[in-house]
Amino acid sequence: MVEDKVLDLVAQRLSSNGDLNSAECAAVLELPRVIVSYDAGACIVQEGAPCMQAGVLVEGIAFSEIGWQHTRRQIVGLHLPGDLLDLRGAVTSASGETIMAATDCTVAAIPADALTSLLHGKPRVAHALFVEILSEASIAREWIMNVGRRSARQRLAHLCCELAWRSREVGIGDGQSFPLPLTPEQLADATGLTSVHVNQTLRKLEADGLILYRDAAVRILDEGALRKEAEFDELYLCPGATH
Amino acid sequence: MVEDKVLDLVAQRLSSNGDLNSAECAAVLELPRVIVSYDAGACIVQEGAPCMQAGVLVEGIAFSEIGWQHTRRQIVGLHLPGDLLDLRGAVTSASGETIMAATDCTVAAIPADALTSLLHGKPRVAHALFVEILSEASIAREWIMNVGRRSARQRLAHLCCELAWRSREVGIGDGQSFPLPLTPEQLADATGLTSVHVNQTLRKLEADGLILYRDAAVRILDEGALRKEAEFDELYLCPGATH
DNA sequence: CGATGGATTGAATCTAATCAAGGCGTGTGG
DNA sequence: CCACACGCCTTGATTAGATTCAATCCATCG
Repeated sequence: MVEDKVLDLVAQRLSSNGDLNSAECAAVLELPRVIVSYDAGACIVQEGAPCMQAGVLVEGIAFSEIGWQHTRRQIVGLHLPGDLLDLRGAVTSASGETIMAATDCTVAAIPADALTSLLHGKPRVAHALFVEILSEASIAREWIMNVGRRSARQRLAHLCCELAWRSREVGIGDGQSFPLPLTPEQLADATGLTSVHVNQTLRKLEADGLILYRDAAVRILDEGALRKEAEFDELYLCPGATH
Repeated sequence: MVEDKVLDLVAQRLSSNGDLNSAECAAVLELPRVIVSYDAGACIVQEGAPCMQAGVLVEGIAFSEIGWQHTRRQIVGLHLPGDLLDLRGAVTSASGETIMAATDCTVAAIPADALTSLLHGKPRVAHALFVEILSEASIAREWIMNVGRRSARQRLAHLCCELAWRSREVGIGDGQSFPLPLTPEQLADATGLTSVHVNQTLRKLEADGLILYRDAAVRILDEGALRKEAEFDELYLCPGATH
């Protein structure tokens, strides 16, 4: 990844959130940052740890989890390239979630004060960032719905639909396939199930010809049927859209 | 409620989020607004509807829900006095959740453009608002954990702990009691259970001497035991705190 | 006073968790 | 280079918790 390009995806995202002009885009692209690489399985942010920076996921896939004394954990979000990591850490000086690298990741770390002065100097960038956070919150609400009111089969189907959509948005995969580099246990922690049941359910989704799950990637075979099963409606992923 | 006092709680909240000076507080207090009353059961905000304003809950208790074609719904958040309602609606012109009044409510509606110009003119207020949204997001993540990884008993215990804490924060109830004006069915929709099971579980919590649930209010009898059962840790409710 | 709808309680069913065993891949050491 | 051990994925069988079904109670309202 060329050094100059690392913030392209965020700038693009914020720009589509808030319709930024070129000066505002430039301000985002010129944010000071430090590029950091993480191996798959590494911890990018530790829950509760003091923190003076925000991160931008440049390459790779990561996830956020919260836990209860290492005995139980819940994955509360997945991050694709272009996503902001741990804004809470930058804004409140302490992160509220642990962020782990699911694959090898490269992250652009942005000092909190640089972010703060950008927000103070460029209110429309702040507005775009608002939209970004609200978008994440919207996804979180849909996840509550997912684990609270859907069957195992629907939960996994919905997760597939969401990731297919988001992957397309950032240009990952070929449209019908997307990477899903999570172990069965991590999928279980994301959907509120057990790894055993995740396995059995994915097998059934395969047997029914809806998806193909191989080599840490999913190929969607019958998107219409999958969306219908999952009760998937992408509106929650498009906060900027005026419907 | 005296007209001048309606925004006191928000100003106080934002001030504690971002340490605002008196000019910034005043700017919040002087926001233009229209006071609107809603009967219990009324719809304050409709999911997907166009929307050009934010709301501040002044009195009463409300909740947010998302649904799937009226066949299934999930309550994704509870709102107490001082909470902001539907910021997403104000920022993106379309709300992503339905907000219903659980009791009679009075809401201060604030025009989106007034909010926007406040944010542009007073960056530290914008910062405080960031913290507020991130706090809501933190609660949402904890709710994912609740419905995804805890037993029925724990879910209800955790909800009680959260509401007891938040009620104290805004000066509702007497410290050990707080209003819980939700029907069994609504409690079920908030915890990802059925009304039948909610009833049976609440009875057991009562039989075990942890809580007393009468007349749309909960009295906590053994807070230590309840917190332990619920795995409750209030840190997620205190985003501003530096731990 | 009877009718209606939600709350409550108990019993049966089912989904998902837990328990248990086997397979596969990886990495290590002989 | 092969053998073995280890851990995790995978699959099947049993158990437990939550749902669904069904009946009754209670409050509200006409």
